[in-house]
Amino acid sequence: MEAMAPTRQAWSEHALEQLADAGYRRGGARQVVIELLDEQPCALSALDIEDELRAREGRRVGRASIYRVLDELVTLGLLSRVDVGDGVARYEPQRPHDQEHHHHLVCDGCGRLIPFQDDALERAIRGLAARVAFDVSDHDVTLHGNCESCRTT
Amino acid sequence: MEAMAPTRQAWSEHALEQLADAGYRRGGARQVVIELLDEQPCALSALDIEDELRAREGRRVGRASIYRVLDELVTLGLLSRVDVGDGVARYEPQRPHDQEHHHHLVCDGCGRLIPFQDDALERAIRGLAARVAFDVSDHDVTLHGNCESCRTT
DNA sequence: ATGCGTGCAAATGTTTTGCATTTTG
DNA sequence: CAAAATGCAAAACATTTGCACGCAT
Repeated sequence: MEAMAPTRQAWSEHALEQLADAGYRRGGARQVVIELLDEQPCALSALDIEDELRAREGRRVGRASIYRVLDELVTLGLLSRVDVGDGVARYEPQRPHDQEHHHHLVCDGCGRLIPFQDDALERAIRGLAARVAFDVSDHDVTLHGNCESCRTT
Repeated sequence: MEAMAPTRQAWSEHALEQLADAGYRRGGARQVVIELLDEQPCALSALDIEDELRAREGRRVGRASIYRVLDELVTLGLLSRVDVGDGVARYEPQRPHDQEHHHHLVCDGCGRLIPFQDDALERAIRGLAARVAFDVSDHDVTLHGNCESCRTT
C-alpha cells in the first residue's frame, strides 16, 4: 500500500499523491500552490504565495483557497508551519528528515530569514524526543539575533 | 555599574529596576503585568494576561497598555516572545540562562503547552551559535506532536 | 506643571468563514 | 449528477495607533 520504489520523489508529487490517497480531488489552485512551494529554498507566507502566483503566471488564485490548501497540507503533515514571531505564518515543505531539513536564523533587525542545518542539534532533538512522554512529530528551532549587516557591535 | 550582589533577585524586581534605569516611569498597568508574568510557570498571551488580571483583581487594564508593556519588555530583553504557530504571541520572563530556561512541547491536538529543559540541546545550540556569522541573542525550540491524552495510536 | 503612562475606540493586517459558481470524479 | 474545490466578499481575530485624561516626577 506504500513503500514500493523510494526513488527520491519530488515533494510535490508525494504531496499530490498523499492528497489523493486521503480522498481529496484534484484542483487547480491546490496544484499550483504545491508546485510553487516545492521550488522554494525557504518558507513563504500565504501572501507571498498569492503575490508570487499572480506575478509568475498571472494565475489568479483566491486568497481563501491558498489558506485552505495550506491548512490541509499542514494537517496531513506534508507542510510545516514556521512562525518566527512577526505575526505572519510561513510554510515550507516537510521533506523526509534525511533529505533536506533546516531551521532558521531570524534577524531581528531586518527581519531576514536565513536557513541553516546542524547535525548535533538534530541528534540532541532526536534523543530528547525519544525520552519524553509525548508523541513528537515535528520540531522547530529559531535563533534570534542580528545578521552581519544589522550588527550594531 | 553592575554585578554587585547577585542575590537571586526575583525577575519582577530586576525588570522594574531595568525599566527605571532605562528612564521609564512607574505605572500601575506595567507593575501588575510584570508581577503576573513573574508568577507564571509558562508563557502567557496578551489576552491571557488581560483575562487573568480582570479575573484576579478586578483590575481593569487596557489591552493596548498590555501590548505596550510587553513590547517594551521584549525590546529591553527582559521578556521573550514565544510563538508556537497558532497565531497568538505568548510571553515569558527571560531569566538568566543558568537559572530557569525551558522550551516547549506543543500538543497539536489540544493546544496545550508543556515546558521542558534539556542540557544536551542547550549545548548543541551554544556550539552552533558560536559557529555562525550571526549575532545570536536568543533561541527558541518547539516540539510539535500529541500529548498522552491526545494520542490517537 | 510637564509629560509619560493609561484606557478607550478606531484602524490595520492577517487569517477564516459563508455562499454562489465552477470543476472533478 | 453529486460532491468537492474555488473565488469573492464579508467576518473574525490579534495587534497597533491616535487621542484625551490622570498620575508620577
